[in-house]
Amino acid sequence: MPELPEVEVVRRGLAGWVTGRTIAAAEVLHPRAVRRHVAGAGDFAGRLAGRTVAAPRRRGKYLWLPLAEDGGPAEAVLAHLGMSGQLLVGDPGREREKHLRVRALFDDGGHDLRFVDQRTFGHLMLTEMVPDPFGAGLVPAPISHIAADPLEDAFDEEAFIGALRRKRTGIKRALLDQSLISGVGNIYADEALWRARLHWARPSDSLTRAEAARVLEAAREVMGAALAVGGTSFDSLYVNVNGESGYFERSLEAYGRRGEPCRRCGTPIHREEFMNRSSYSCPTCQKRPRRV
DNA sequence: ATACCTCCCTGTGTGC
DNA sequence: TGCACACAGGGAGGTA
Repeated sequence: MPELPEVEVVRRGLAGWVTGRTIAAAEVLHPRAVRRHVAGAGDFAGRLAGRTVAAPRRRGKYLWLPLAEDGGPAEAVLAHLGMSGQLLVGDPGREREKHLRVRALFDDGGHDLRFVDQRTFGHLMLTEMVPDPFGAGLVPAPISHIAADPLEDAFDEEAFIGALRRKRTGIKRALLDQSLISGVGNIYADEALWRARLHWARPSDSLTRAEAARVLEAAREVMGAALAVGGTSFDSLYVNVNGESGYFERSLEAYGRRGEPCRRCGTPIHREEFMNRSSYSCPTCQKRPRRV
């Protein structure tokens, strides 16, 4: 499942293939893939034709391709991969993937760009850019409300720690709240909490400053480590732009390890249901708080 | 306002 | 063998 490291791997992969190239035509094969583009699939495809793509950018789990100025307002193609979205580049003549949703052809006749998405939680849209509330130039309007992610310069560590400790919720819910910190999903939330030795239900307003800083640092470290090896391909639905899996699954300490021994203390890892999904933790290293 | 719940999707794996 | 169902989960949108 693509979270920050996986999306960053895709961004880097795309950069070498699409930057500076001009889209000749775009084709929407499944309208759900552009459901958030309110003007519709025809408008989306039509307005992409003839536009030149600048270097891909990312914030949290969102990726966007800025489009070169065409006299109108600054625009970008915004992408969210959801659970199973893939952005792939390759020979335009190759076979169509079963879950191909959107395809862009370039005017040089070279590699095309495809959006493939089995579970259709991902989406693409063409959107205007607005000034970044965190001062990093322009960002796509629909994501101007999300926080910076912990791997970008615009991330304000002190502001995050303060907001986290003021919030009245559980630490994991806070880590997954994209308006507080972006880019962290279920896998890296569990991994960061394991590293910081904190239980997911720990009230965020009970965290000491040191604990809050510790879980943030853990999130940074684990996402950085995952990025360095191409991300986590837990269920093989995440691949880079060339269709290759990442290698971080073997380094996961908590996520998906139900019943397997904690590599710190040997206690079997617990799986609990939380927010209609799974939370994995070590019952010895990560003590459940008394009040929940 | 904040906190938290439901719903949208489809392929895979498991149990009967 | 085939069917039913649990499971994976980000974020929009709703309720209290």
